[in-house]
Amino acid sequence: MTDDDYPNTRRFLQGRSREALTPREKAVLEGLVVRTERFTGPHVILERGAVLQQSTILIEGFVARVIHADGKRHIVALHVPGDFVDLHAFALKRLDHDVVSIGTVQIGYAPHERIEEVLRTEPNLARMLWYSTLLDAAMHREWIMKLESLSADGRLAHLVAELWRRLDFVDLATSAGFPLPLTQQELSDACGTTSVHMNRVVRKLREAGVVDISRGQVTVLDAQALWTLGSFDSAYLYGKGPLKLT
Amino acid sequence: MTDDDYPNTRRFLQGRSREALTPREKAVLEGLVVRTERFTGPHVILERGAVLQQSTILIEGFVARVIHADGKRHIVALHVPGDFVDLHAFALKRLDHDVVSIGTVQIGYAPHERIEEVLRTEPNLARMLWYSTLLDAAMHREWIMKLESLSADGRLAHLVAELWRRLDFVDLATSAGFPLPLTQQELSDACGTTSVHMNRVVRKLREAGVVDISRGQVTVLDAQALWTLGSFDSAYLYGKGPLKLT
DNA sequence: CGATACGTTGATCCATTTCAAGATTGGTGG
DNA sequence: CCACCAATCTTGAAATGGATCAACGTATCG
Repeated sequence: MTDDDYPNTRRFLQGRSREALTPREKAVLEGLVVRTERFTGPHVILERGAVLQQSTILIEGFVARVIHADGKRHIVALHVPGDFVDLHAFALKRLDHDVVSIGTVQIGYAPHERIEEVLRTEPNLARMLWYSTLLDAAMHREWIMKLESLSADGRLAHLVAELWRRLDFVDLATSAGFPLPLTQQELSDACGTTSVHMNRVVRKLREAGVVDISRGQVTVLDAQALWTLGSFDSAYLYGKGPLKLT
Repeated sequence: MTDDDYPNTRRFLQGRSREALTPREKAVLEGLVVRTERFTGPHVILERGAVLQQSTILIEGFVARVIHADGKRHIVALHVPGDFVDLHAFALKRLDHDVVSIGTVQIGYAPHERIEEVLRTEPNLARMLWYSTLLDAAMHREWIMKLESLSADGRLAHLVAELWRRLDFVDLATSAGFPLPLTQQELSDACGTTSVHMNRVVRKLREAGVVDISRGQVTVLDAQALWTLGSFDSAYLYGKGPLKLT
């Protein structure tokens, strides 16, 4: 039984608590996904206020959670493969934000009736689903901290450091860096700056030899400097073990 | 059977989904709390990294969740009576932030073994516990939005508007305002500004006739102006019905 | 090959920080 | 009851990070 047997959910909590799942539980989890879909380019997958009958797991690519205020887009969370994007919609029913694809994505749909079933019959798995929403909240808190305390350089460094580590969990990063199809506009939406200023910050970090972000690719030039600049301590990601980074 | 029969938990999800609980479930919930405790003044109730055997519900007063970075305090969440402060510690085990009392507080402790029991035997209540952590996450997202998009005036207005509504849910606010024992330093820690600037912003909002914050009391002078300034739309609080505000 | 999105640059303006000092308040012990 | 202390609040002046406005360069793609 290898990971390939769980094509849609094999990255769920990978590097976190996935090891605590039995093969049977992994199979049940995989069985949650009844249908997958692909999107390319910026595409609103789910709209704020929508009442959902299913939740969405990200299989490939990146999606953002977006809140609109006074005509501006604000990215309040980013998701990497393996993340349940809107599991909270199961309990909250209404979405309080949009879900937007970034680049090419593949997502899977898990009908709420099946989740319901799992909650009833699979206490261990149910715990994991809850756990994954709590990890989201922990990341939210870290974003709040970073927005309250860091300048634009630090915010970008923190964002890159976080994504690097999260992608490392799911084997999508190397010690060199990782692919990231975010525009500078989107980076600025996630850091609370203007895109003009973000452009200067991106250049500054490149010229300072910290990190190079260009052509959809992040190249980490100096990991230590990146972490320092972003006040990054990965404890809040609740990962097991050190960076893998091949 | 009145609310007085649940002295420690009667405000849990009050104004949100509490009505969906049966009297029996309310009694089970109340039974989670084995011990209560009081603290006065700024006091660190729980420390980051602590491994907890119990979770904490706030019965009276205010507590803040605090993350320290480069020597500064950052408030990443505020809690009002009825909130489970660290239910996430049940699943995450380690706390990723401190929990600090503000003014005089009373808290109740719910041992994890009892929560475990509830998860096993009370599916409806279990759903509510999860739900309450999802509400926390929704508030986190709104804070991220406010920090990304609003200037200091707006951030303070948003904070006040949110607390006003949350305290209204639990019958601790009136149309005039509510008690709030936060210092300007703490207000600034929650809005990501310096205390010096917060002082000027507090005065500005008072002189503009929007809201008066002084001597531990918030007096709302112009609710509409407050909501506009803070881009406040309470949908993310998932409340039932309109403001009660007597 | 023109359209359209994305990235880059410069100049100006303003919100906020920083540093520094003083005023007010509440609480405590003599 | 007063004197004193520490925390909190207040104010001013100078420095700055980032926003804003406006233009131009450069990919990319039907």
